[in-house]
Amino acid sequence: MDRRQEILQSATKSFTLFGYKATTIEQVAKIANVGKGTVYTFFVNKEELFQEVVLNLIDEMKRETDKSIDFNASFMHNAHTALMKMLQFRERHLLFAKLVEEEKELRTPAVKQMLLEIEREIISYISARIQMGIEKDEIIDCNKELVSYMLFKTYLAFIVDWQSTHEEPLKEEDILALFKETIFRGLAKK
Amino acid sequence: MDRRQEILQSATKSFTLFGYKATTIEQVAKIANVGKGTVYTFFVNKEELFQEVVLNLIDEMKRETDKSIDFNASFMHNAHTALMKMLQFRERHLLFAKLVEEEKELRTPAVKQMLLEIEREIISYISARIQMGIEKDEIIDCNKELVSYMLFKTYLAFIVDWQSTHEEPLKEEDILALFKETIFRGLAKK
DNA sequence: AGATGACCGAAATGGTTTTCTGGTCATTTT
DNA sequence: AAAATGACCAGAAAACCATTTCGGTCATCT
Repeated sequence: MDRRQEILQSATKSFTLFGYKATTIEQVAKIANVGKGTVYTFFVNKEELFQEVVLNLIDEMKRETDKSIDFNASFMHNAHTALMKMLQFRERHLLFAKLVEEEKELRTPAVKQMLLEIEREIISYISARIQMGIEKDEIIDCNKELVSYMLFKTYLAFIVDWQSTHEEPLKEEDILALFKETIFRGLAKK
Repeated sequence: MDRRQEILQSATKSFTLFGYKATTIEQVAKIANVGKGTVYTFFVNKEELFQEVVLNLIDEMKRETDKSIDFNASFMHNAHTALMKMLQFRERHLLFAKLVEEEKELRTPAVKQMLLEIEREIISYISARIQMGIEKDEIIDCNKELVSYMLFKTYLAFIVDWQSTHEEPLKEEDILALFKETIFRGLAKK
């Protein structure tokens, strides 16, 4: 495998395991079996390496989600499977969870910025799907900006916040059912 | 006014303005025009003074909300007015916003605990209202625990989080409309 | 020409001293 | 006598400084 890929992979591993700050370039280089300087021939600095790692993950999620969407099926059905997919991603989201935590306690600016980027990215993705639903006349003509924001925040609340007040994490089917019973049901036309 | 009230009022002002940690007992005493020792004849310690301040605010909110509820009107209508009331409380919620912030950056245990208390309190309040709606057969038989949690978190997201990514705060009517279009609409029976 | 690791300065860390503040209580005030 | 007070104390937080760590560079090596 080419060196760039090698480095990217090591970086992903390290960021996921230790977070942004606790990951050192030297560490990444060692895992990738290259010298420290080599990292800098492919990435201008730590921040951009980080960015690339995160962007890669987002892309993967988008691709996966897109793949699970059936453009002939109903909005409801697709929303269901997409959300399900997301939920099953939970472990993969470990990096995100790690970052959220790091941002909360270390206040690393690079992390905060990246987290905002992720938020923007995901919300715009959801927004586009909602737009399609509206155009297909399957859901009511709502403020898609706000609805996306709401879906995103609600999802996060259940995945991340819930644990901090409750012993055991929510079961996927419960989250799914709740979304269907409330927001999705409310959005459905008729 | 009696000294106890005086102190309570100064404390509220100070906590709201500066947060928990940055509020000193001496400061509170000075504003209330009493000696420091006097504070301790009415409240066992800083934490309990804080608790009383917060509990007062919650109580006030509950009373206000209850007052605005018409037990003969529909769930939808009441949910609307209650939410409206909450939104108009926004400035009063300054304390809560301040506390959320403080908890995020200072990790004050007393604050974290109080925040959880507030969450519990509010969610149980919402939960009770939903139960009523279910009993009156006005809304679907949902998981009231989860729905309350969702409503609470969504509300917070719009009131607190939104500002951090967007320039101007959301307009009350937009938030209201969104809740009606989505969650409330979804909950409504048929 | 591309890779490397010793090297540099800025930033983080840890340990020590100083300052601050919650809480007490002997004294004063009413 | 009962209530109020502020000087005082101990422990927590802040400020300070010495030392280490780590992102980034570049002269050297392959």
